[in-house]
Amino acid sequence: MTTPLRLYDSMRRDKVPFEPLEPGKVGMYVCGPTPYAPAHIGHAFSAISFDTIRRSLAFLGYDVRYVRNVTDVEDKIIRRANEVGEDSVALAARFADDYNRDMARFAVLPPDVEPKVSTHIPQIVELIVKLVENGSAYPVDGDVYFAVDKFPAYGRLSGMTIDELRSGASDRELVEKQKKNPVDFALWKAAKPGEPFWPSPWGNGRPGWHIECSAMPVAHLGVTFDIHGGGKDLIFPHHENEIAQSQGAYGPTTFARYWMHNGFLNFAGEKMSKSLGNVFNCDEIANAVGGEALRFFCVEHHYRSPVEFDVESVRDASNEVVGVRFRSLEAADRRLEDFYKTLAKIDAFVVQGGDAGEGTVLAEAERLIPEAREALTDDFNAPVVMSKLHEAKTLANRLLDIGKGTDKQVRRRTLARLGKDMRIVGGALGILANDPARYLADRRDRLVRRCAIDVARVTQLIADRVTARGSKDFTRADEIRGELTALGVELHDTPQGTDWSVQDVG
RNA sequence: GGUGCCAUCGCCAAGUGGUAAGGCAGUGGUCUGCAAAACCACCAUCCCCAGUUCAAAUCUGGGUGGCACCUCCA
Repeated sequence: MTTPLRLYDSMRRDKVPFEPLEPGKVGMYVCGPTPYAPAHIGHAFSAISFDTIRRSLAFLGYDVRYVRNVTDVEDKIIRRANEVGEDSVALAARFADDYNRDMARFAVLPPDVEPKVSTHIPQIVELIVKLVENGSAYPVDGDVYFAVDKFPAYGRLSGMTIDELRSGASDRELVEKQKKNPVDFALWKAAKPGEPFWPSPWGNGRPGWHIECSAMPVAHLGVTFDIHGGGKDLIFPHHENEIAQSQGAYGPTTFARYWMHNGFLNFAGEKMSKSLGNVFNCDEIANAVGGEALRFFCVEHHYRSPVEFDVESVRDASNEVVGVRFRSLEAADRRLEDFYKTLAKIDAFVVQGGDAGEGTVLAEAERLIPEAREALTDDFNAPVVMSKLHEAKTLANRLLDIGKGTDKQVRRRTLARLGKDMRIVGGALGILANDPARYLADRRDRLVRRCAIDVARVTQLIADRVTARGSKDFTRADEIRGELTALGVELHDTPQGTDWSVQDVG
């Protein structure tokens, strides 16, 4: 049982009904990393976008086969490998492992298949042979180029004509003389000294960029498959070329049936660039605010929207940049904390009350899952799902606060239901899967570190205050609270005792 | 220069023809020894101009202001 859905298809430039090749099943290919350096936030943003789509499809009842490639044969990798004297495929494998480890911190699920270029050379060569044989491609001195003129539909995805592209290309004098047409692109590159190579009918060489993403989906999903995804920046030339290569070989109705592209992450103020020294690695972000905060931030936005990302440089007295603050992620983490606080309270309440048995729950609590389903069927509208989660959280807190007027068992069942359903819906977005106590403890540890809180001193002051309050010495108690406030610590008196948190006001 | 996208409350952000989701912040209140948390209440007519329509944030034209791609940058 799957729920019908509509999604925005970049090719048709409109939301269209999604009809998978096989009912109930989705074959999905997403362009993965070209690993030659640690993954940065942009990589994470893309991976999270499509992981959310994948999870949402599963939530809607689809059986998803998710293929995300690793492009491990590529110019930048080879250059980097030569710089450090390492085998390029090995270097890529190392960074690909790092990438997957980083993505796991953002709750990105491992793909079902993670094909690499280096292990798909025969399939790539086979595809190029087919293109040469049918006249779509031509070899020149050990290189092989795709003849764009032979593919009239070229430019359809990016909305450009071959002529427009040709003028753009010659303007910048990127004409490589052996090409018949400046917009033609390489399928196979003859081996150069210091580069990895594989044998081929055209001599030793290696695949060009693009061809792997035509060969590998076919190998793992078939000649025609449902969804192809990637960042907006990949529309041209990467995806345009993939279409030309694949349909040039297999025919006009083959390859991806739906094209999905996620919006880009933009940096307010300074752009992310290596020269400015402000590339933000996944590792750095996950350590600073926790991986789930970034995930939460991502799903608060629609996957197709461009997102502004605030990064604030921290400067010392001499105006030297000594660090960065991810304000928007810190704020997202605060919102996320509210969910875990509520979940913690629900869990405690449910455990304490025992099994409330089967029976009715408040109607309001039954809405969350259907509403989430409805939102996700409309082009994966995660922000609307988030609004429903907020409403569920408020309902739960209301029930926790005032139980009066509600049947005791119904109240308990409703809260249990909310705790369960919030996690199910959160699962569709890749959030709320952690143990609340664990999350809350981790978060406090992060803040303690960021604000350099002396925990031993805090504990001592709180103990002193407990004593003061015990003897109704409220003046002294408030005095101590004043001291703690000055340290950046906030107190929470509860029937179970006094807890504390770090004042997180930016 | 070419192509495409966007402009919604102080901030973030949904909403593609039927009369503005949600969050943060703010204000008032409940609770509390006082607080904090939580809860309750309040809090926008959608960049500008012109048009289409019974009806537009949503469609068309123009303007202004942002952004992206055309450079193997996710």
